[in-house]
Amino acid sequence: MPDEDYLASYDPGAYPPFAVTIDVVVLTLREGVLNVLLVRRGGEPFAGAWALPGGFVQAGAETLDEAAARELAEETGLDEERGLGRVHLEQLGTYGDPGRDPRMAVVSVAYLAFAPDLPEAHAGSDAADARWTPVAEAEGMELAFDHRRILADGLERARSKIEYTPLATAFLSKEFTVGELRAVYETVWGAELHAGNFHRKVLSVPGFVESTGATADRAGSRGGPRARLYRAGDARLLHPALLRPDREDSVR
Amino acid sequence: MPDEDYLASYDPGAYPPFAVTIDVVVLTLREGVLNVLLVRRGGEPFAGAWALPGGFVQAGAETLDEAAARELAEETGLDEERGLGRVHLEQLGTYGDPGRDPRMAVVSVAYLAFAPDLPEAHAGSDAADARWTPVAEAEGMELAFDHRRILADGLERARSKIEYTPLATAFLSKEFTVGELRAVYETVWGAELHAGNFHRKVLSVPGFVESTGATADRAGSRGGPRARLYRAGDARLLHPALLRPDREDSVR
DNA sequence: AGAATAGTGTCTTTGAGACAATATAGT
DNA sequence: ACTATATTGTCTCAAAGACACTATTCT
Repeated sequence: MPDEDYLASYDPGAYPPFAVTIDVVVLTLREGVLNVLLVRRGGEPFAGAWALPGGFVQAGAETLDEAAARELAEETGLDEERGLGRVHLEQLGTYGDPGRDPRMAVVSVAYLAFAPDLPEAHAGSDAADARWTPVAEAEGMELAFDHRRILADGLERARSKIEYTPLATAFLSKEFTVGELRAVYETVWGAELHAGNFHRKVLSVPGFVESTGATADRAGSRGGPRARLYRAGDARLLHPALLRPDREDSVR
Repeated sequence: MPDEDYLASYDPGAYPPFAVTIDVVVLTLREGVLNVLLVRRGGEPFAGAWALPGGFVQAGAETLDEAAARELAEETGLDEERGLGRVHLEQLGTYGDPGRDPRMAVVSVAYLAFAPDLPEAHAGSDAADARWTPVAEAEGMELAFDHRRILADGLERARSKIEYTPLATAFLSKEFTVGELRAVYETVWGAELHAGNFHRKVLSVPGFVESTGATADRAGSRGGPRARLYRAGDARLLHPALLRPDREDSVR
């Protein structure tokens, strides 16, 4: 065994250190369009470029989940009372290719968040600007670091996650109609769903939604009966799942 | 904005550094039992305790995936020619709770590997011993750091992954019978499957397996006809998926 | 009035799972 | 001979998806 290995196993400081950062793919629906939160970088590297919100993990002071929640709160301006508790936040993956940050070795732990419609973003800490960006637009942009790949991974995770979990409800307010829930699926998947079949399916999956007994005050802007209101049920997994239409193509 | 934040955004070195390690949950089937590779730690902390194989990432010199492959090769004694190419390796998650390593702030990127039956393990680099351990036994052991949780997460990922991907074949040699494939599912899920229905299902999923045209030289030790041989097909996802029997319980 | 939507009913096809049957090869 | 296994066949039920229909409420 090489000497360095032997030493390092007793002294991790013998290895060149890493910085550990958090980057968050925050998704929300605004006016029927899926948006991602982007910030404009104030400092080098990539000064002036758009990037995912994030920052350094405070060593020894917080868990990775806590760091992600902190970054999310800083950039969205939310706090515990004002809806942050209803945001879904999960770890997406970790990115550490050498050279991804020109300053030093940096490992970034990416998180994925689903949020209900949030107020306009405001730039926090080291960002020069922050704004909600339609994902179709963001996917075509040049982003800082390897954030383009992280965004792509986050979107694929989101599309897959709502298939077998009830997390599509995390994009909606506490009470919602089946039509609003269907709009979430249609927007995230980019596909039209059959209203009648979707309705029956959602109500048939145990624990997906539960009725509030109430009815919406108004119908949609283009008419129709007033829809019944539901809230998220107690299921953590959808069984049976709600699968994306026809993925035969992407299977090979 | 606090001064430290401002400085750190331009100088990541201003934050206390992390060490970044890799830990690998390597799963294999040995004599019909699911085994995980464990190593006995030579040095502090947790000297003498069993742990997942792993080590420090070499900053600036390798990607995380490369580091994981390197650790895997070191501990299993495999090289590219001898089957390492057939091992499935994927990122599992990242663990960075403060205090998980008493020496300093350490973030561990965990990987999950599916391997065909491998030769006996031999201790590499900083390990005092290495051995394949039945997972039922490993789950009950005290493991170093937070490796018990990482192992649990890896097992759940494995059980879930073979539902919708053809990766169960990664536990088998290049050519296998449907019965051997069924044994993988039964072992990983810990449930008996109906032989007839499983057989038809596997052959009906496009791209899951493809026939070699050949037949096994011998039948099983307890008789029966010689089974046909198959190899892994070109599908990356199983459609429709092969779901675990009855998870109604774990759904809430 | 006209158009769009919520919710329900019906029918067809696919797939999951229970069960049975037959042929084969090991001990 | 006896037993376990491979493979195929049949039947039932659940679920997905196509399509149709009614009632409701908006502009």
